[in-house]
Amino acid sequence: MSQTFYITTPIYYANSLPHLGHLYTTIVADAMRRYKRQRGFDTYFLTGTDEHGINIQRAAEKAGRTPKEQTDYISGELKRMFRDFGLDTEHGGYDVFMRTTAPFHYEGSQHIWREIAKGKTPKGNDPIYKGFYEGWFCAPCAEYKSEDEYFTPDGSEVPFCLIHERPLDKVSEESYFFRLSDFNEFLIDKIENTPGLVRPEARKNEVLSFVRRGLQDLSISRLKSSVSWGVPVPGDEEHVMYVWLDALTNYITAIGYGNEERASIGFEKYWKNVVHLVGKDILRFHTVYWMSFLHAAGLPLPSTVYAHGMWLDVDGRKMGKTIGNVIEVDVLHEHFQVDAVRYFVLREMVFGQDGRFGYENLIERANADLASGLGNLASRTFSMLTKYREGKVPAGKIAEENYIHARRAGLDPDGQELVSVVTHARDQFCRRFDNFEFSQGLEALWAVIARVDKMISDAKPWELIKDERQSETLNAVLYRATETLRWLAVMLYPVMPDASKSIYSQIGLDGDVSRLDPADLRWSELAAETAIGETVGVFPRIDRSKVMSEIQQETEKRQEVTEEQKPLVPDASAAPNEEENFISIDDFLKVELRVGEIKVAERIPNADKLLRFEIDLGEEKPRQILAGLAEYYEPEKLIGRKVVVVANLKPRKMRGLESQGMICAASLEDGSGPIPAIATFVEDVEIGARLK
RNA sequence: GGCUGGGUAGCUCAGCUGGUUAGAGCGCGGGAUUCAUAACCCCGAGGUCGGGAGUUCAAGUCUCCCCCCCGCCA
Repeated sequence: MSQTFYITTPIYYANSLPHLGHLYTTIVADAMRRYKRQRGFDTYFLTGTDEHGINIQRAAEKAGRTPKEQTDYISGELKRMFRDFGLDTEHGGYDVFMRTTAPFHYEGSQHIWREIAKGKTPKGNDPIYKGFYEGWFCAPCAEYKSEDEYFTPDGSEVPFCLIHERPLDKVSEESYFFRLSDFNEFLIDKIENTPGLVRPEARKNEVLSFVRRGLQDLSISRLKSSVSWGVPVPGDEEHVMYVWLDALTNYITAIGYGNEERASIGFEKYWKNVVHLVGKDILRFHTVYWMSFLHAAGLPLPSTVYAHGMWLDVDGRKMGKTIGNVIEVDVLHEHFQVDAVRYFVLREMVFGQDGRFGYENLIERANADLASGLGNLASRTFSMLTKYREGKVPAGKIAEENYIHARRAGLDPDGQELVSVVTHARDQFCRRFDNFEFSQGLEALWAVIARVDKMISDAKPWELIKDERQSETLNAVLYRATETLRWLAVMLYPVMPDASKSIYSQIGLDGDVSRLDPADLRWSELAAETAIGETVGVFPRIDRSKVMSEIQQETEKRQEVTEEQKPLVPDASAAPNEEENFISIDDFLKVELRVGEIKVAERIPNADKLLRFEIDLGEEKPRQILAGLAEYYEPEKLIGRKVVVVANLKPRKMRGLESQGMICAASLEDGSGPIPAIATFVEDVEIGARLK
């Protein structure tokens, strides 16, 4: 029986639309799994959505949907993106798109809960116990507030609700706890002594130092009365499981743990060798929590949790809608080949570190490495085969009596040099990929391309063709180039499935590259007399200025659209460049900031994000101001609130209504895009007062 | 403030256990060439390898101190 390989992406939280981060992790997982499948592993590849928890519930409410509708919508959008990029099952991508709202997942999650409850911690205690969860509660909101939802005014012991600006109540509610504090020694021992368990090394150190500082028990349930959207705790219908416990468990319920429906996938089989790919922001959940849960339930740990880096913009800044430097997946899909995007992300980011992503960089790489590199090599090779050898691959061996001619043409007569270069590159490539070093693996292959290009330039086939005695030399050059392309097509399949298949069939071969093991490649297995297929350019050159200006235009259009919907916040990128980051006091005074009181706040029909305000600035009549806050604030709750308004902003129309100013808000980042927090005052302030 | 990981050509980075003139890709300048997707090939940067001290016959490569950047934590 062949070895198994199970790879997972995180299941993406269904409160925000798909973005580059989702795409990236899934591409990496997809490439890895295609590689392993070629290598003969019995593979399984999971991705999906995490659909429970208070944030989903809220996102749904704000969008005027039921939680189920919300999660259907988001998972639908993700699937659409994955289909666009050939990552779905039909294109050889994921085997399961997991959704935590699936009934079998409820069954499996409840099963692991019971299993955990049955056992003992490493220190011999009960892993689950009942206690009290304490949190800050806002009665008007009827919600517990997390740290980013309250502030503590000077001189106050108690935090205040950001929305209502009133003190929060400390409320405790019954909750089940997981005795995480008993697991630190276990975790340290495992993580330290299991090579490759947490990668890369730097992240492993972070986790270890976190665990060494001591762990607190973890609340793993919430009363149904406060969070209803989740998996019920078995045996206690009043409680719902903590979203992370249920979410992490998806990795095993999907392959049949604790449920019948998926049992045939094979939990026993696939759980033996698992790689969890995660963003560095959720590493802790996948190491500290998940490994403890698994151990408590008597289950083995995954083989590897690999935390990759984030994509930054060209200048190394985080991407955010506020700065407007987001790489849009739809733009990528519209303007670039899927294979080019896959190649770029795998080549450009040293896996585990942060990487930089710009459309221009993508174009550069695609043109330099793909069009001028691989594509051109294929093109010139096929063209010569057609012109010089009637479209048939010639035999590659040179008879010894002709060695002299080959040498004269600058070609290594027996070709062993090239064979060893190519073979060595193959070994290197496999070693790198086995080790998640995609970037270096690809580099090794591009050295081969350069090598063959040089062989062609040195031997000059266009001169050899004129000399009868050089017939075999020419044959050898063409054969070697074509044979190298065959190897490259096989090796590059995990990275660029379409281009690989195309090159493979252009050589005239009809095998299934997706099942050819690069380790099995043998030089000269390409048969002479193979008739090449129809020649097509694999990587058309990208017209940089044309594509860039198209993207530019679309981005502007997009921004105009979102500007209406977006909270009106100062644009951090508006500062022209680093040199001129300072403005003078006069510049600042040009901006007229005033205190205003919200008199009217209401939704605008058919606008998802826009709210209409009437704000009293102490002028004769209140101003009408529009702001994209509908997704984050209930209009009713904003009435009476004092806010900061840019009073001398040029009025503009949105949705047919004139906006006569702008409400200032902080732009907070939660990984899914900016979240606004309206600027407010702790002291009592007079309406119309100017801010200086 | 504590702990990681870094600071090498204009840019992005390789440089394993210390050892001849410190490398690659991109960009840029020049040359050559025509099979090829203005492609491919050749030549060109004389870079105090963050700063300082030390160990050594010999140090980007080891030790110590300092400066700066990223990350995790507080």
